[in-house]
Amino acid sequence: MDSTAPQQDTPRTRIQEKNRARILDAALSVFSRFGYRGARVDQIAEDAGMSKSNLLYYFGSKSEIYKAVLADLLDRWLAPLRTLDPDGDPRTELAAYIEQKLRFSAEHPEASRLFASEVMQGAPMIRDVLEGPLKALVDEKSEVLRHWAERGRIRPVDPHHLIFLIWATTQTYADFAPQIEAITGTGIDDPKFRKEALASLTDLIFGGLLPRA
Amino acid sequence: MDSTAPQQDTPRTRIQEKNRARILDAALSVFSRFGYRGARVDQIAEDAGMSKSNLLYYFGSKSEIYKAVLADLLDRWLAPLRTLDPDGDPRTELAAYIEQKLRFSAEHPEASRLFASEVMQGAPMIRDVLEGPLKALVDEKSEVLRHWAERGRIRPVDPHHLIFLIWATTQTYADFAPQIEAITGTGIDDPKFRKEALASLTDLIFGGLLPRA
DNA sequence: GCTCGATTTGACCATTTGGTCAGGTTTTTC
DNA sequence: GAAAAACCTGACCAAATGGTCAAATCGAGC
Repeated sequence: MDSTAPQQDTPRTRIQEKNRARILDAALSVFSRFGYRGARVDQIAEDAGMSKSNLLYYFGSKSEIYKAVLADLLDRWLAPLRTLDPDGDPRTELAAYIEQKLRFSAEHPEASRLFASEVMQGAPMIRDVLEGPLKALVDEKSEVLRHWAERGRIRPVDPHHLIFLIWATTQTYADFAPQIEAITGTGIDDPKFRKEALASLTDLIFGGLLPRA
Repeated sequence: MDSTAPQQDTPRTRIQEKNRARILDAALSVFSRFGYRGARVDQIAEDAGMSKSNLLYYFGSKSEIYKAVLADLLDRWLAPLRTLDPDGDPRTELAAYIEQKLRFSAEHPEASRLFASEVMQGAPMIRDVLEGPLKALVDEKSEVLRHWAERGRIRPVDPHHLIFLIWATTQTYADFAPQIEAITGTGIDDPKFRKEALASLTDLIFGGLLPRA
């Protein structure tokens, strides 16, 4: 077999498994901080604790690392929406969705930022995923929301904009962390703050701002 | 006087004025797409229609251009919040604020993205602005919101999280434009879509999701 | 139309960057 | 325990990048 590079998606050996994981971790950290173009292969290698040459033995090029990291990412970013159950209670289901998205921001802020960075740069690498699987999933769940609205179980809001609002508000705690920390003195990594954020968010989304008559 | 570089903040001649403006425009475009590290001085120069040497005659270094662009930006990003009037009607005031922020996203998407990019990278250049003037302004306006809540004019929500929600939801239409376009087929630059977004957003923020009893 | 500073250019430079390669070392397999 | 495969390294390279500089050109005021 070609001894110069194990360019497979599935690791074959224990060392491959360990090192590919180390590289992907480091790459997520670096890409999320500097974007694709701003990231340096050297730095990823250093973060991963190996030589650049060795890194390039596992992933043949910078863009290959990037693609691998993004692929990992997309699944996890999308997953929570899949769990929205049409037969469940709207309030329970949506609260769970918000909670999951906020947890993602808290536990994987770097992934959140890398996703944001990729999209902000025009989503050159994941455009097809956005237009394909993501759109399909959103369309499907929009139907659920519309259905709930028809039955009077939620107010008749535009499903797309509701979804965008949930995405934006949950993601902001990861993506704009420095801004939020500058203002509040703490952030989403603080369990207390996270709890308050979740409570405020769900309260606002469900109850709105205006007093109930 | 030093004839090699006009490193002043205020342009002295008409040519300086025109060229500095052209450079800042181009820099905003390039920095917003690639972040600070990913941006290339060559590319800014090309976008501005001049040689790299000439660009560096006006701004001595890459970071100097970046700082100038950011300074321009911050004012405009902050301005809308300043207009929130404690003596006005909460609903009118907040609707106006939301409208202004959404307009900013629609009319200056590149500025929105550059701000996001800077904050996402840890806000290295504007941290002091966030912790100083921005925090002060937010604290001041949070008091207004709290005051309104005490009088029962809005529901008692956490002011910080309310502000974050407005920032996040309005900014998402600029920052995540490719994602939104992939799903809806259109975007915030389309006046019709913008109107719908504004209507949905204000409706959701004021009225919430749950049916009024 | 001359003069002097403002503007512009292109050649040039040191450093950084993504990537290659030949060969050495370790691990696995038989 | 040897052969083969997998793993790792350091030297190296071409291209790109941020920035300098001397000299050429332009343009406003006299």
